[in-house]
Amino acid sequence: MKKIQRKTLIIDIINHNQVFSQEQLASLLLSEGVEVTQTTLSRDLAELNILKGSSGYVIQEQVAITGSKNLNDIEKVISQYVVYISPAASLVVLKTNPGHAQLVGFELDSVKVNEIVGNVSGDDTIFIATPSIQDALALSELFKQWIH
Amino acid sequence: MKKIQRKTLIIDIINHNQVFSQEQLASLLLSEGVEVTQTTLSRDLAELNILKGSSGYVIQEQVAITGSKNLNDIEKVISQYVVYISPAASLVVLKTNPGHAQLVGFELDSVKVNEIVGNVSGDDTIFIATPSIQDALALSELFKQWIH
DNA sequence: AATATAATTGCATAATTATGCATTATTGTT
DNA sequence: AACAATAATGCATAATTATGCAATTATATT
Repeated sequence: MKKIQRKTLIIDIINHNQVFSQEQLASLLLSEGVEVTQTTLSRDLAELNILKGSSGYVIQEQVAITGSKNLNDIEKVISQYVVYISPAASLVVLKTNPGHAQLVGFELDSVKVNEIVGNVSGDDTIFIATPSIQDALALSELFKQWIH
Repeated sequence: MKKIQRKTLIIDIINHNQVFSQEQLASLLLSEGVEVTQTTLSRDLAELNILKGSSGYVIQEQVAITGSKNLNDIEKVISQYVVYISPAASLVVLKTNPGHAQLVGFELDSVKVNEIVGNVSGDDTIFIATPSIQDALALSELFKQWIH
C-alpha cells in the first residue's frame, strides 16, 4: 500500500464518516485492509491539511499557491485520478471520482509551473487558475495527453 | 468579563495570530486582561466551532440553520456588534467590525424565527437568508430598530 | 550494482485536549 | 428576598495527538 493511496482512502473515509480520533481512523482503515499506526495518521492528516473540530475531522475546501515539485511528479496522479479535463477561460477544470479531488489538488499544490497560479479543490472538482486563456488551453492539452 | 466578550476576543485573537495550543491562547487572553483555564477554552472553542489543523486554529466560514433561542436573546448581540444593516433581495446583510461577524452569526444560529432560514458569516459580514424579499425587508427593519 | 540521499514508518513518550464531578455564579419564579 | 433551575467554571485526570530518535524502505547518482 502506497502512501498516496492511503491518503486517498483517508480523505474518502473522512468525507463519509464522523471520525473523532486517529485511533478510530486507524480502525476504519484497517477494515479496508490498510494497517497504520496513529503516528503515521497524525502526519498524514497534517500533510492533507485536515482539520479537527468538535464534530470530528473535516476536509477544507483548499485554496493553494504553487509549490516546488516537478511536473513529472504530478503526471501519475493526474493520469490515475482525473477523469475529465476542460479549459474554461483562464481556468482549467478537472473532474475526478468523488473524494479524489482534494488529493489531486494537494499534489498540484506542490508543483511549480508558471502556467499554474493556484487551485481550488472540492470533492470531485478542481479549478486551476492560470495567467491567461492561452495558458489554460496549453495546460489543458498537456493534461489530456497524460490521461490518454 | 462575560463569556460572550471572551468568545469575541478569542475569535479576534485567532484571526490575527497563529495559535497552536489552548495554553497559548490562554496566554494571549491573559495579555488582554482575560484569565481563563484551558478547560474553559476547550469548551469555548467547541462552541465556536473553531477547528485545529497543522497550522493552528482556524475559524471556518460558517453555514448554519436556525436553532431554538428567542429573538429577544439576539437583540443585545445585534445592538452591540452590528454596525450596518441592509436588505438585498431575500437576504439581509449585516456588517460588523472586523472579527465580530462570526460571533453574531453563531448567536443567530441559535435563534428560531420563521424569517430566518440560515446565515453565512465571514469576518465582518453576515448574510441572512430569509424565505422572501418581504421577509428580508421586515427582518431588516426589526434589526434597524435595535441598533437605533 | 554499490553507495549516497531522501522518504516513510514505528516506538516511546512528551505535549495537548477533553471530560466527569464538584463548586460557584447567574437567571428566573413564587 | 428566598428558592429553584440553569449556566459557567475549575480541578484532576483520562483521552488524544505530536514528535525526537532510530530503523527501514525507496529513490537517485556514480
